[in-house]
Amino acid sequence: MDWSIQEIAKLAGTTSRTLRHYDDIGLLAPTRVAGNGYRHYDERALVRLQRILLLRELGLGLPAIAEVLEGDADEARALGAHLGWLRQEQGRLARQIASVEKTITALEGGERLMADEMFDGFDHTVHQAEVEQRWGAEAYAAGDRWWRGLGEAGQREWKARTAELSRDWIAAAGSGLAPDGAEAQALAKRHVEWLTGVPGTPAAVPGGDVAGYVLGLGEMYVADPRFGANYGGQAGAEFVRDALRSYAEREL
Amino acid sequence: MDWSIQEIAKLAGTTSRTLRHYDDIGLLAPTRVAGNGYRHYDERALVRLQRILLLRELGLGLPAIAEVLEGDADEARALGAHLGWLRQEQGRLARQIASVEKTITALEGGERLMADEMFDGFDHTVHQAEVEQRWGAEAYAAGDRWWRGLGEAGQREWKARTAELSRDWIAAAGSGLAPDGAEAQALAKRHVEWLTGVPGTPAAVPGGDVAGYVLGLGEMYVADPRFGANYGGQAGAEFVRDALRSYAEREL
DNA sequence: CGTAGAACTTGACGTTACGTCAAGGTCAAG
DNA sequence: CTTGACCTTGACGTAACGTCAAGTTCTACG
Repeated sequence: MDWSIQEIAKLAGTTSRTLRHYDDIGLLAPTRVAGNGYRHYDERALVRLQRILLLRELGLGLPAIAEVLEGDADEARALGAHLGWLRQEQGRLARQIASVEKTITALEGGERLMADEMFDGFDHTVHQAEVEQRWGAEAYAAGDRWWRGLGEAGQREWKARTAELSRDWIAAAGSGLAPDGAEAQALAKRHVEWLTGVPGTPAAVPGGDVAGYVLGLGEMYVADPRFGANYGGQAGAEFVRDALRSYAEREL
Repeated sequence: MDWSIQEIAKLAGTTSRTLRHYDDIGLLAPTRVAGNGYRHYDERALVRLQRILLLRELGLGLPAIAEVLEGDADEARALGAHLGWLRQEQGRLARQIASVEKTITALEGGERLMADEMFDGFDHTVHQAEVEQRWGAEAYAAGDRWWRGLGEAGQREWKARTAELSRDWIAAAGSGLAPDGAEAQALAKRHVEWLTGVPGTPAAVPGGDVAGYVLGLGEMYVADPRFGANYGGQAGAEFVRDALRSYAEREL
């Protein structure tokens, strides 16, 4: 009913500094300020805070969030406008990626590719520097150790499992099944279980945001051509995405 | 041989403030500082500045650019690492987009869609707020005026032309043609010419960066499922992208 | 009751790459 | 000498807090 700043921060999964900031900018004032200056919050404040954090996770700016919460702006309209900016950003990134790829290709004919074993089920047509940047150098090293630790037989098994999953996805996508049908959903389940074996993914971390991760993973398979290539081209990636989305919404 | 700060700024297409900033952080010192404090640059400085701006357009940070220019870092490695971060960002965006779409769908069953005519060849399964955010409200209005100005017959013609282009792309992608073959390249040429008719694109603006835009446009067709849908699904989008890339590199 | 440690407070700087005034010197032309 | 055009340094603002720093208050313990 009456929480201190740290208590409500933990309840909502944020920090006390953030709460002070929201107080400063007038986004969320404490319910009550005691004589000693300590901030206190009640459950109404908690609800408001949770809405703020939800919208923030969607990428909205604090001023936009304030407008929505004050009723000055329609939530759906604000999100729709935000969606436009998100897609615009994605386009800008796609443009930069194309240019950077072109530049790298021009600089060197594609040397220094990743170590020839794949590290987590992708292909090896990628630069090691890129991998290290993407997952961090220690993550790469950890994944490398994990991979080596599997041993010869384990690596064969892992590759087989990965390839099998990939084959089954391609087959399912090609046979006109519904992404939310039983067979595709079984595949999605297998996919998520497979992810649990990949170090560094939220699915491998207890308490990780599996649903959100899986939800976005499908979008990434569609967005990044190299991922989609493992699922029978972009057409297959679309199928995988739809199946994963359906699965995530139902089961996770 | 010896330019003032404004002169070199115009030559390189940037501002004097930027040059002062690069001087401040030690990225690009003027060749000579006159007794009155005025900065002067020679052609070696111009070359360095142009390399800086090139790398900056690829999205590298100024510290990373400095390392590359000082020879402390391999350019290809730096770009490869940067590519990893770019893809990571794209994934994050894809995740957010998925979440925002889900939230909007949950909020309202998909009402307030865009006006039923399409404004630039896409479909109308998109919110108006999104369009306005993406291209700006005036751009939307301008496009709207342009569209209305076409008149009944003009709109029919435009739609036919758009649909024809789309059909031809789908047919070409489906018939196993090579993206860099003559037929696909002819399509790419038509595509770029078609873009010239769309207000707001660099292709419609004299002096716009057509090559870069077209290069990235293909990536966007692949990245954004709704674009790809106009080209026979993501598989078709891949083909369009490859054809456009080939065309842009050869002709633009 | 004194005190250590935990929790709280209000500043204030750092982060990215400059844009944008502000206040004031310098230079060429008339 | 005056009027602009061009130059200088200095400093604030940007998004959303993280991270000290210095000082105050609460709680538990001997």
